Amino acid sequence: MHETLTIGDLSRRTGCKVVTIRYYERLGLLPAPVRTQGGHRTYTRVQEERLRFICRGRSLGFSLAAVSNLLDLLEDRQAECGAIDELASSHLETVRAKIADLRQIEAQLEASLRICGKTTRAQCAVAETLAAAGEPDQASHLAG
Amino acid sequence: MHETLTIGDLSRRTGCKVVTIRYYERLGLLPAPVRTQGGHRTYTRVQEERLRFICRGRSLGFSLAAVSNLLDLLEDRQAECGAIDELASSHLETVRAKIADLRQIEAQLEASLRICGKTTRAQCAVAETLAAAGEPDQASHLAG
DNA sequence: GTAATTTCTATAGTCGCTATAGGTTCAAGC
DNA sequence: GCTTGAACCTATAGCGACTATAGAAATTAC
Repeated sequence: MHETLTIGDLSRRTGCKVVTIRYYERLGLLPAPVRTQGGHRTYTRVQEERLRFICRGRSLGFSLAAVSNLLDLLEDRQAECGAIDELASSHLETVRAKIADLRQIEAQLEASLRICGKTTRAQCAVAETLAAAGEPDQASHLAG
Repeated sequence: MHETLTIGDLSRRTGCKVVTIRYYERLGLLPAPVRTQGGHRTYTRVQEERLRFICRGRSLGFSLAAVSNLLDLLEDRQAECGAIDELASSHLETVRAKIADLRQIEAQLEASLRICGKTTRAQCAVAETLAAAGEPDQASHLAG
C-alpha cells in the first residue's frame, strides 16, 4: 500500500473538491478507481496526473467536453499535435472574443459611473445607461 | 386598443426571445400582462421599457438578481443614486477581475501555441501547458 | 471502545435560458 | 362563414458544471 491516496488526499493535492472529483468520475473523465473493502476510493499517481490535467484545462476555460477531447488526443499516440493545436487556438479565439465583450462592458460601466456621483438622483447616469432605449443589441454570448 | 403589443411584437422590438419574455414573467421580473379573451398576452409601452431595461442589464453582464435589485431601486423614489452606483461599481470590479483572468489565459494559450507547430508531437507545448504539474491554482471563478 | 472525521450514495437545486410536445387562438384569404 | 397557417398557450425536461442536502457506513485518532 505504498503511495495510494484517499479522495480527500487527492482533493488537497490538486485543489479539486471531493464532490467534483466524484462528478468527473461519473462523467467518465476519470476512470473508476480501486476501492477499499469498505468501498472508499483509492487513487494512484496516474489518476492524480489525469485530474491535474483536467483541472488545468478547466482553469484555462476549456469545457469539460474539450478537456475530454484533449485527453483522448494525448492518449492516442497516433494523433497529431495539429489537432491539439487546433482545439487550443479555436479556444483562444473564444477567449479573445470574451475579453473584447467584457472590455466594452467595462467601458460603459466606467462611463456612467464617471458621470454619476456628480448628478442628482433624477438623472442617475447608471440608471440612464441601463434604460438607454437604443437598438437592441445581441450580446447573447455574454452573460458569463 | 391603441398601441398594444403581442408577445411577438415585443420580442421583435426588444430583441428578447418570446420564451425568454415568458421566463422573465415567471420569475416576477415582468408583471403579468393583460390577456386577450383567448389568453394571449398584450403589452404596453411601460412593459416594453421595463423589458428593455432588463435586457440592457443582462447585456452588461448583470445577473437577473442584480437587475431585479436595480429595478426595485429605480422604482423607489426614496432610494438614492448611491445604492445604484454601488451595485454598478461592484459589478465593474467583477468584470475587471474576469478580464484579468481571461488575459492570463490568453497569454498562456498564446505562449504554448507560439512554441508549438515548431516541435514534434512528443513535446507538444500545448499538451505540456495543460499537463503542467505546478501548484493547483484556484481560478474557480472562471469557467465562463 | 468510542467519538470525530471522512467517505459513501442518491437526489435535488443553482443560473439563464433552450427545446420539446401537444394543444388553442388569431388574422387573412376565399 | 370557413379554412389554413402562423403565432400563441402551458407544462415539462434538458443544458453545463457544479453545489448542497440527507442519511448511512467506513475509517482514524485517542
